Formats: sequence, structure tokens, C-alpha cells
Amino acid sequence: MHLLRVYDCLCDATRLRLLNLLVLRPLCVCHFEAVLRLPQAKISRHLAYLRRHGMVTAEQRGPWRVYSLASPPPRALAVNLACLQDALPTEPQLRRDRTLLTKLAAKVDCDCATTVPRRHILRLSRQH
Amino acid sequence: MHLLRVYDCLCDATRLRLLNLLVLRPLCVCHFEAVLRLPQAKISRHLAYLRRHGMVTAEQRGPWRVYSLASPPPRALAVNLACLQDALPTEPQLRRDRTLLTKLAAKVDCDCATTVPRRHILRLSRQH
DNA sequence: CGCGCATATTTGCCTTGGCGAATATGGATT
DNA sequence: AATCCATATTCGCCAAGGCAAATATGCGCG
Repeated sequence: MHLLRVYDCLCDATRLRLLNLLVLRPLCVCHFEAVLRLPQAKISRHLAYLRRHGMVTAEQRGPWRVYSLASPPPRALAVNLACLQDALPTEPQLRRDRTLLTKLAAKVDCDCATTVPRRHILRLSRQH
Repeated sequence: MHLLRVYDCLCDATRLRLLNLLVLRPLCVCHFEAVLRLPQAKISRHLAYLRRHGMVTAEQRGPWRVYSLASPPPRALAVNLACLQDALPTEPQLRRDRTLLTKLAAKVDCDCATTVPRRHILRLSRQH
């Protein structure tokens, strides 16, 4: 069942947060690091898991690896991400992640084509 | 995050099938046995899991234990079961389970208040 | 070429939870 | 009380996957 693979991906906090952000836009690892405040290895590991399971794709862009939702996303994933939207009101953590990402995006051009150093992004995120 | 507990429950095939049926009506273990064709211990184990996680409740009715979706169901569960509906077209197994249950219900009064012997239900289910 | 930065992978360890087989519980019936 | 039937739980085993720490890869620039 395709659904099961999707639920397997959604049932870990880190992965859920990653996908929740990827809904908004493609992102590279340092963005996740800045928003989620988790160790790089952890983020990387879970992104690899999502890739193995066909939920996201990665594209190398200069020194960065940019992750996006698979396109077209597996139907079961699309359905559940839409559904996730309905659950947002009761999930503060996911809402916070989203607004934090938006703030970051306002300060730096988060399109990974530009060469904003990772250090810079992390510093900005430390000021909340 | 409440969502996570729900996904934990949904990410196993047996549990997904159990919940998929419980959406339709309260059921006792022998009904699940007849529809899913899985060993009783396995069904029981997963129902216990769902109960531990607050997704279902059990009520003793004579010799049977009748399981229902928790009421009110956790919001996160409700949202996802609604979403499950949208995924049904691409999940033959879940659809089959539902129609099989409906057929069974047409032959025996599946309200567990009546005393249909378990053997009888299982026999009916064996005729497809 | 060699260094530095961004990211990935490996290693060792531990917990959760899956399974079948066997067994226990507990209500109902006689 | 004895027994039957529906259901639950325990046991021993196993695989998946979580984590942190350390290490590897690989691109780009000087």
C-alpha cells in the first residue's frame, strides 16, 4: 500500500517538520538547520530517508543540495500534505517552523543560487 | 505532537485496515478476523496498540469486546480518516475490506448484541 | 593542487515494535 | 463447579530505525 510508505515518512517528528517546510518551497540543508535547530547529520539522514521513499528529490546547485517535494508528488503524499494543512491550527511547532522560515526568507534571498554563506543564515536564525 | 501518534497508528497495514473498518461502524474482534483473514492474536495485539494510543475504545458486551473509534476522536485522527477517504480510490485492499464487511453485515446482524456464534461469521466469510 | 565549506555516510549502540506459538483470562452456559 | 468460547497477553526472537560521534565525499575557489 502506497499509503503506508507515506505514513512511515510522516510518523517521525523531524521528517514531518522537513516536509512541512518543503510544502512552502525547495530548500537546502542549511535552511533546515537554521529553522529546525537540529544537528546537520540528523537532518541529512532524514532527508535521505525521504528520498529513498520517493517523497523528495535533490538537486545539486553549486555547493548546496536543494531538496524539493517530488514532482509530481506521489498521490498519497499530496493528499496527506493537504490534510496536514487542516491540522496546522493545533500544531504550534509546525506553525512556528513555517513562520520562522518566512522570516529568514525575508532577510536573505533564500534561493540557493545566490551565495549567502551558511554561517550567515545560521547567525540570522539565532536572533529568532 | 498529536499528529505523530496518529501517524504511528496509521503506518502499519493491519492497524490501517482496522481503522478503515471502524470508520463504518463499531466492530468486535471476530468481525475483523472474518474480514481481514488474519490471526486473532495479531488483530488483538494491534487493537490494544490503538487503544493505548487513544484512537479506539473497547466496550464489553457479553462475550464480545466491541471496538469503536474514540469519541470524540482525537482531532488529528478525524482529519486523517477523512483524508483516508480521498485515498481510497487508489487503495484496493481497503476498498475490498469495506465491501467485504458490508456483505457480511447483510447476512448476519452484526450488531454484537445478537448472539451470532463466531464460527458462523467465519464460515460466511469463507464463502467470499 | 589543496583547502574549506556543505553535506553525506559509517559505526556502534539502543529502543520500539513486528511476528508466531503458546498460554492466560474472564464472561456465559449448562 | 466445569467448560466453552471470545479475546488478551506473554515469550523468545528478529529487523527497522533512532541517535551521537566520527569520518568521508565532493564542489569551488584561490
